[in-house]
Amino acid sequence: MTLTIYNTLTRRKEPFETLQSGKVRMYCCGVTVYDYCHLGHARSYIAWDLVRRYLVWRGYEVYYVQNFTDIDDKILNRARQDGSSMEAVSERFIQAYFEDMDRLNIRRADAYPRATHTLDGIKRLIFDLEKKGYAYAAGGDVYFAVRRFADYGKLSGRKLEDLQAGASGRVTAIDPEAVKKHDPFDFALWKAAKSGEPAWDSDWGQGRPGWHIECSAMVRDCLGEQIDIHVGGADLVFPHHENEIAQSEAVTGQRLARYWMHNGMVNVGGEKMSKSLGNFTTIRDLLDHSLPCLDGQSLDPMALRLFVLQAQYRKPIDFTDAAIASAQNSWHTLKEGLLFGHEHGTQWGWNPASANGSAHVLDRSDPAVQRFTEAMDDDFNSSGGLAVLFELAKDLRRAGNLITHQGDRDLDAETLYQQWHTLVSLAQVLGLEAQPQAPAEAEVDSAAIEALIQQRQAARQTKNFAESDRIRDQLKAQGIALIDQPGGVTTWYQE
RNA sequence: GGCGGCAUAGCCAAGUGGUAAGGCAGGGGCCUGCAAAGCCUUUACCCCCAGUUCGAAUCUGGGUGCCGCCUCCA
Repeated sequence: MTLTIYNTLTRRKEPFETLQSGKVRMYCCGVTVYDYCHLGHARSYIAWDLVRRYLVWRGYEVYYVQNFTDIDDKILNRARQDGSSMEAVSERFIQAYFEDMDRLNIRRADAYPRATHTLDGIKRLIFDLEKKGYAYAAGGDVYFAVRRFADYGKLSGRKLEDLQAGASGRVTAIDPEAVKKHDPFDFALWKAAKSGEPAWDSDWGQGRPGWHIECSAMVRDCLGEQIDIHVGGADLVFPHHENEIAQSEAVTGQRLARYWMHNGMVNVGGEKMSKSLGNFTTIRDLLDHSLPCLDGQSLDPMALRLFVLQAQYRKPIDFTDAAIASAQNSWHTLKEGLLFGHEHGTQWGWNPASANGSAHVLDRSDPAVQRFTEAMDDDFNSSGGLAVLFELAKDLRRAGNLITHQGDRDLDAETLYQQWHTLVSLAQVLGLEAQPQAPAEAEVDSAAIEALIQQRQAARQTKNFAESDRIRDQLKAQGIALIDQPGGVTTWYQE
């Protein structure tokens, strides 16, 4: 089977071939750290975490780099607002980023370059561009000469003429930079320092880098002149990634990335979630509060992950109460399957810890594994992959329920173990993991419960249902649920 | 105005030529004193029109609607 990836550059799905056999070099455009991450960020980084995990599972050695933009007007504004510094604001939100992403079980990248740590690389790149005639200095700024780069527009499918037509009235607006630019579509590689703002020395005077250049420089520094996969949000295709290609390829003469992948947006009421529209929900706000749509429960981080994974990464997803409630319920179903071995395995002498260990090698010829692989090989179709997980989880849940509710012991342990192991392994590829409940508050007095059940049985026998219901309610209030099994036997379990 | 994408059950969402995965929600049945839980079971001809084909949700053309980008943006 062949892994195929939709390449924004060609607008087609293409078979995946690496530059170096078995190795993948991957770069992800990260966040500008001036605020907490919202669901759009969650969606994006879950998607790329998925790609990375799947590639690793498929046997590739993946080197994954994601940047932090820590030089930016918005960070400066925030710092002014808070009476703080750009460094302090960046540091704070980088920490917050890690906290949020850890909760979503997003694996840490292999490297997190920052603009402030990449100034040498940035200046070297600008210097090289200038030397080759793709950049020009103007009044302390340095601009990229878009018309010099013949391939400009190849990623986003744009032609400069088209841009011109649509941009009339916008580009010609009063813009101090416009005066310095040779062409309205040129963009800044380096910006002259403004008083009171952080600045770095350079051949062009004190200043700071433009936004697009940092990614080109970071890729070059961390991964080399050519990489396999470059990823980011669909809203970065133009101009950010287009400019990145121009900057990098103008210097190297080589294709920057073999595959360009872009994730779809998170929508609210059909509109893109974004800072500027103010319709965003931060990850921590969503996870830390009880939600009316979940009957006052808070959303499980894995349910949020599931919400994202239920749609293919390129499609937009709509953030609604109904979607969140559905995801939470879906997660409970999956979770019951994932915890099957922990809940019921001991009776067969299973070691729950071995489910995702190497002790038991996943059988890749298993039909479930094959269907999963087939779906995921098709441009990371997590939606299709999840269908396989749910089928396994539902089977296991049914078996578990038969054991709990009907005392069924006549089940095929070997088959169940295989299913459970497969489920846990595949779920892990999607980053979905359930932690077994710590058997902490085992403070239930089972003797007392049994005694009450006996009392209730007696009441039922004399048809004193008021009394029997009272006992049932009393136990319910303590979190003890009763199961009246066929045949008059009553069992109980802790909720 | 330019470029790109999407339209499948109540909701979400796979499926890209052979008569529709999966999830959520709902219906029915069994069990029960009633209930809960559980178990069993059930719910679509794929936006519209025309065409290609033995055969199309799936290909082509034309509509309609929605979204993204063209300004910072995951």
